[in-house]
Amino acid sequence: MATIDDVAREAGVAISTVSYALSGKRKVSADTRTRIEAACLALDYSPRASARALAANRSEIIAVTAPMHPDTDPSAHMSFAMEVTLAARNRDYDTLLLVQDDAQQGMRRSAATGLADGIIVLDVAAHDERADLARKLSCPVVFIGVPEDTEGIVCVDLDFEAAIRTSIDTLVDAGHTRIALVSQHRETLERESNYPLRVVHEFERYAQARGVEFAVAYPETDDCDPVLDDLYAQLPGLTGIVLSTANAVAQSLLPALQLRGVKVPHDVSVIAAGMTPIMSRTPLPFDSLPLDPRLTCPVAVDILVDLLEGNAPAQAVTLVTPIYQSQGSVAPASAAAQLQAR
Amino acid sequence: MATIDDVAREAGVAISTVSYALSGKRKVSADTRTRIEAACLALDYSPRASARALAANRSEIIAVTAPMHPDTDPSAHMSFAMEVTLAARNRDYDTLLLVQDDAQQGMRRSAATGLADGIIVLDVAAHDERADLARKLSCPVVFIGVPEDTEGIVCVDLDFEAAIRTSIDTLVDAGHTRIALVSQHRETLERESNYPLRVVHEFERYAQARGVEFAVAYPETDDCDPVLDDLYAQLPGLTGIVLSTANAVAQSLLPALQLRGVKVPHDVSVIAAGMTPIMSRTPLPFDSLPLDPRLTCPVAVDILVDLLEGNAPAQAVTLVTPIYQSQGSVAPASAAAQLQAR
DNA sequence: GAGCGCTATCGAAGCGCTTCGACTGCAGGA
DNA sequence: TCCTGCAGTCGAAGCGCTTCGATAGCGCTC
Repeated sequence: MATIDDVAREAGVAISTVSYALSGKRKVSADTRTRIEAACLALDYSPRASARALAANRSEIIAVTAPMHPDTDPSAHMSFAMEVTLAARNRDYDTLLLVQDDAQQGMRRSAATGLADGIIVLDVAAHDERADLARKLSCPVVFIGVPEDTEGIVCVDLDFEAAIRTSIDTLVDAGHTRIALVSQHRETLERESNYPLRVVHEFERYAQARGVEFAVAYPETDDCDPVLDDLYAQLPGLTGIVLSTANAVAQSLLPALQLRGVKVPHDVSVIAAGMTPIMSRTPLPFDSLPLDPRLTCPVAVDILVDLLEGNAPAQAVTLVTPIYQSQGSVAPASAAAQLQAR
Repeated sequence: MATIDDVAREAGVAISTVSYALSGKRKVSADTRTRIEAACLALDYSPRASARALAANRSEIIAVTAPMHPDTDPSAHMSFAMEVTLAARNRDYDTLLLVQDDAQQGMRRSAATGLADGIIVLDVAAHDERADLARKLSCPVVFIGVPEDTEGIVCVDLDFEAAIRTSIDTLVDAGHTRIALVSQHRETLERESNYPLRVVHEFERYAQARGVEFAVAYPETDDCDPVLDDLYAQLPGLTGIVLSTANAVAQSLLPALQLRGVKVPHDVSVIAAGMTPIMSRTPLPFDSLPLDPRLTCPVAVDILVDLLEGNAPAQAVTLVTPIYQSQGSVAPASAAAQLQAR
């Protein structure tokens, strides 16, 4: 357990010089730096986190609140926590995991005791209590997900509306003129962060703008079968499906289509927009614009770290543009289908 | 940001008195304590974690190394990390998440800088590099899982052998005399912590000891179908199956049995021994003796905290007895089946 | 009533770092 | 030659807590 004193003595310099050499906050001559580095190596020195934190008034730790609800998908949850941790390490921060039922208490505690310099909030709901708390807290907080009221809050999310537009564009450009959306469950529309609602609105608006016929279905269960009944009734001859729904629902789409003898992409083209892939399963065999934690988490961490370093965030809500992942589930509208559509 | 000085002034006592009142390490008169508590409340005081850590030389943080391999099940992973975190909070510790590829570096760093007081190691492999590292590290390390060489290492795991014995006992007591084990994939036997091998050995030993006929199958793929072919060939008329295999394999058992017209529990009784339930799926419909993180994690954390508080651990390897969860997949051996077994 | 042992409290010395202002040489300009 | 400025270094004052030893005040005993 060498201390900075030991290093200073070994290198024959003052403590402060060692500190400056290591932090780079003041210039140190090349010669001195070399001696200090050698001393550090010789003594196997590593600065005590607590001493550093006390003196500098920053812990270099980011807290991550990831409370589990009954309907949280643990695997998606884990990937978000992981990606935040990875991104944080890239910026020389560690991450503290707050998973308690009482996430609020964890946030308060880490802020009040200075345990963490900043907080990342995962799994944001529309009316998230943590939003109110964040406004009161003295330390910077960044949300991954957008609550209803974004006043005084910094958040990052996928640009779901862009995902919807790109999906429609892709289908329309492939010649599809009758396009359906499989939405989230109705109850999810209310409880979750407000994106599912925005998705539906944008779908309706943009489908209209592009001049295609459209329909929207709200699954009641995890089974796609009644959903397809509904959609085919609303929009006979549909050839394009946009999925923006629960993974379980999406999972059941292929079997339900098979039942009807409908083939992807031959008879219908499918795109999943703004869905989070489940790592433990074989990925959905559809083109997608996924809500990928690898997209949003690093952005959120960067914003948080910038805040910690005193830079004001560019904007309150940062939307990350989704990336199109091709899986061959989109094909040009067949003449037959187009015929049928008349 | 009130400090202990503020509290001392407000309460009209010395700083040290405040400290003792809050920590309880020395006696403080009831009257004084009341005044101090009032002052804390009035000033909304919470001690700075860094100052406390520096002075007391403990951070009250436990690091959790949970590196992801390609074949790690993220949801199981998450539940372990969560349970560790929950258990840690019960003991007034927070948890730092180490998920990097280079888990070793994370362990070194948190030990060397005093970031963490102790380390919990998850997802332990048979020849885990982290075992060697743990022996060198100055801070206590507890493994959840048992590596090949347990010399100088403290670990906690499910008592897989007990799970196997209980499974066999349960089946035998229900009258079954021909019992099969579906093991892990052969390759897993080598790579994973050594429990899958121990499971097979104990199965063979104890089945023999209980005087029943038995067979063991090693799946090649995630499909149970060839496994059943193999087992029925080895052991015609089998009426009991013990599962101690990958979740995907277990998932495929029911369909494979259905193909053969075999019903559970009517024709065959099934017990899953030492498997971790996947939270995101509908649980396996079998009686089980699960490797439940809620069992092992709190034990591991308790041992670690005891170590931190200077108590030597009772033993190097602590095995937690699994708890039998009934799902109605075990029934008395039917006369028909017994007949067939002759 | 002097001496004793207790109890409750105080004061001060760290813990190991960061950071500010001050200082020392030395080069270059006047 | 003197002064200025700058690069590089040093010393010391914290950061906010814990903890050790010392002390004051008290009721006892002999």
